[in-house]
Amino acid sequence: MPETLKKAISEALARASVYGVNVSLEHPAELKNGDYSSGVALQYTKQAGVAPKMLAEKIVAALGDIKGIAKIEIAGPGFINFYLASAALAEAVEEARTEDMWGANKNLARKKIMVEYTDPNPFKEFHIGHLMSNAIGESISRLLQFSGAEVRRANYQGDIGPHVAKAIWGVMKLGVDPNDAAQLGKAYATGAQAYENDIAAKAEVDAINTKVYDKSDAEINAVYAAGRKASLDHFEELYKMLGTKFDHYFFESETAPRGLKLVEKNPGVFEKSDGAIVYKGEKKELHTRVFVTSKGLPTYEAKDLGLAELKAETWGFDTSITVTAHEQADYFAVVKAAMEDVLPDIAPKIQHVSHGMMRFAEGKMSSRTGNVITGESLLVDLTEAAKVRGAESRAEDHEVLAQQVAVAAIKYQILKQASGKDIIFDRDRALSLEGDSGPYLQYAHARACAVVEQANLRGVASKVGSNRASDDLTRFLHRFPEAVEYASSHNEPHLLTNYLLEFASAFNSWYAQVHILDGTPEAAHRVALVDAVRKTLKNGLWILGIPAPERM
RNA sequence: GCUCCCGUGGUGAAACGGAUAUCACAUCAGUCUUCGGAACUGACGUUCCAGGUUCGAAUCCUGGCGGGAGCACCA
Repeated sequence: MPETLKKAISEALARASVYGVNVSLEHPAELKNGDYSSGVALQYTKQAGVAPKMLAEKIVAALGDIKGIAKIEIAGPGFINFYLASAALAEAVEEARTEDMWGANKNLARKKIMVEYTDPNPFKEFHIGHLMSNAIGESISRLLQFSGAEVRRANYQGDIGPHVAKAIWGVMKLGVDPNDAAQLGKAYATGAQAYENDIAAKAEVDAINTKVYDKSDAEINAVYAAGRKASLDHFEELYKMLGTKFDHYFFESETAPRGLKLVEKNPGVFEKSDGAIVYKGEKKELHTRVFVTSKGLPTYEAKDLGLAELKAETWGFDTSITVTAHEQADYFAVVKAAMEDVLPDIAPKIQHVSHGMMRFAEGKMSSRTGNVITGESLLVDLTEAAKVRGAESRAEDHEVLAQQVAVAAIKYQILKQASGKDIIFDRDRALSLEGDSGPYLQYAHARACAVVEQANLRGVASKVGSNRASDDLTRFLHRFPEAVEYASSHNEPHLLTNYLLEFASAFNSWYAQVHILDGTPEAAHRVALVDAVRKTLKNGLWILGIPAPERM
């Protein structure tokens, strides 16, 4: 429909002697202003040489009748508003009910896209930044899939480097069990603190770091292997809870030697400086960064070059998107500049999506147990809160439901705002299960499921009434595929989140006003609409990576 | 100091240069629940400042003010 309208408007403008226009067409913010609206009469008033309203009238006269459009109106300063015919809206309801991929498009058909996200570090806590990267990366992956792309999910984990040495030092000092993931975080904290305050400890940690790279010490190798496995196994449980399944795992222990080689092979690109090997970003209006330390070890920068090469060898992608925190944006620009010189074939395919940081409202930095909030403690706290709330629910398994609600609550907080902005984390707000929240969307979905189930039990037929489908809820539903397309083209899940909240709200309002199963012939049409709402919420929640339980 | 990002009701956010700036939380006032109240209805209340571009600016440009991030061997 949007393309048909644009073409018709463009032809109508040509009759008013305005050529080669880029026709703007949008959904008006308010439904009373139509299903589609165009501001061309305002934009091209100069070229046409007539006042906006006059031009709008000329255009409307030239448009004539358009199939599927019931009414065309000129409103405000000269907007042309289009109202869809009931039959056209009924088609959307029918499609929503019958198509599994309702809302999908083919804009990225045959494109291969790798999305790298989450990226936690073994031996360290799974913190809130990882939760953010996971929520955003997973949702972007699903948006791309709904646009027809072939997507592979990648996770890049720092299993080598100074943080690992600090944790190993801590394990050996405290004598804790490296097989216990919960102990490793403590060991890391101990090591990191000693590294700052104790010169002897710093030297020991540095020595361990070198030995982890060259694998020369049997005891260190053993602690390393045990800790690495314990961490990774533990992360796997979290991914499962969050609904992510990775296709590829990359490790810094693999990318380090590759990165080192790439730097050594390109002496013309990099320079020696104070014993280190650096890339002078200034030649591309960036800054200088160290790629290989004076001890001969590759930094994160060199490893990222190795990662790009390894990814490209693993799968021939068209685009590789990395989701990381905003604080790494400048860093990433330098790495990409170096990559253009070292790996010119791969560099143009590498994209970076940066998200804001999680910041804390004052005095609310502690979890229920009094420790610093991690991604994991947040999930645990929210699950507890949801258990209290869901104790009387209709769900078959309260434990599972509590976890699904918790995941919805936290992911929603992250995905409801533009990803470039910081999130002010307020624990009370995140714990809230009402209003502008993930559970609100889940509830609307569960409610729609219940109505459809009731209709089946009572033997009420479900049939789309093509002549009475012009209510606001149906018109909102009709916008779903375009909301998906819009969010996908911007790599911005929050654009879809906003749509879903408004849509769920419209459904709840409608539900409060209308008696659906009232025994009249109208009921069949209403059941069909509820079924379409159910599917829209289900698909929308899936794209956000939020579970959609049928009962709660 | 230099570079980048951001300033929208009391709070957290939305608005692809367009219509009366939208939504939620909080506050206040209601619905008393036959199909699910994790819900619904109403009230209150907002674009940092000064210029500029435009028929039209929260949005684009310039200059302030305020906040955040980055800037050499960490990731």
